[in-house]
Amino acid sequence: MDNNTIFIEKLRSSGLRPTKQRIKICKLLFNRKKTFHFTISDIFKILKKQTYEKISLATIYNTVHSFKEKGYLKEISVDREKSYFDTNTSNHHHFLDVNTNELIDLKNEDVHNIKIKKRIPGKKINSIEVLVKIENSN
Amino acid sequence: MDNNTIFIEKLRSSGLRPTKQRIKICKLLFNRKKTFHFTISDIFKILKKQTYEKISLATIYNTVHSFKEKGYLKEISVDREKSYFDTNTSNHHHFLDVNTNELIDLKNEDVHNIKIKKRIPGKKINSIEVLVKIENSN
DNA sequence: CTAATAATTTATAATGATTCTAAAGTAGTG
DNA sequence: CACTACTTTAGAATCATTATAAATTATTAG
Ligand SMILES: [Mn+2]
Ligand SMILES: [Mn+2]
Ligand SMILES: [Zn+2]
Ligand SMILES: [Zn+2]
Repeated sequence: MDNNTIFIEKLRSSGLRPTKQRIKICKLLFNRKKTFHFTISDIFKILKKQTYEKISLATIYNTVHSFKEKGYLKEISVDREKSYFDTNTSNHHHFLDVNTNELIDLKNEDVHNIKIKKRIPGKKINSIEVLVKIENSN
Repeated sequence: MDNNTIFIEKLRSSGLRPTKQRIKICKLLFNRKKTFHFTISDIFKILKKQTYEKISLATIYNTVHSFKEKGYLKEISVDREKSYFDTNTSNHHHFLDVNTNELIDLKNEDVHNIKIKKRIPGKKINSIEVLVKIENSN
């Protein structure tokens, strides 16, 4: 209820009309304490279960992409066959569980002291991303 | 000439028949001093220029994938829309030049001391990959 | 060497994720 | 309410990759 107002404001202030589809997607993505890592198909499936009214796949693509453009989501490339989006838009690192294909955030404090010694002339460093692949340990 | 013999041996010892297509692709990929980072479409274009006899796209897919399975190539996921392969199959890090989309190897010495403090119970670390995005610095 | 067999290559079709299209619906404005 | 611009939608188009199945080639046995 009150959340809706916040999302409506957020959308309006980004130049996006607060449609019911966008608000529903906002709730799904941003009403969370923890970072949410998801694929388009995750969202589609979740929304299909909460049947009220179906949101078309095209709208989910459109919405997720416009949220990304507005800076509310970040796209993560860890696997060719899955495009992940991330509600944590800061520069941060990840565990990737290769058994479950799940992404887990690493806080910056969790990753010690990355120093890149090499430099390429005429180029500057834009970002540093660490991906730690993990698997069942038994 | 002599290289051919080496590739023929390598292929045979992996249970792959040394066809002329595979040998030609071996030469293109592995007759190099430096690591080669490439896409399927790079290979297809290069081979098309060296016209002798055309190699079909399906064969390039088949060959690159079997070389990957045999451990002669590694696939790198840095960008959804491009699948890179890497002739350096060791665990190593990369610069990604966002202006040219080029991958550049970082030696392990080039990346200082990565320590991951967090652990996930029941999981062990499989690999750690650092991707350093760089761009023109003017 | 030749014939038989199994692997490989190839053109082409199928697939599937994403993007495009254009018509119908909706939100904002006055 | 009436107008306009934006949005949603179903379905089509696209494009990289994978599958298919017929023709070719490499290997093996004789
Ligand atoms: Mn994969
Ligand atoms: Mn990209
Ligand atoms: Zn994250
Ligand atoms: Zn490399």
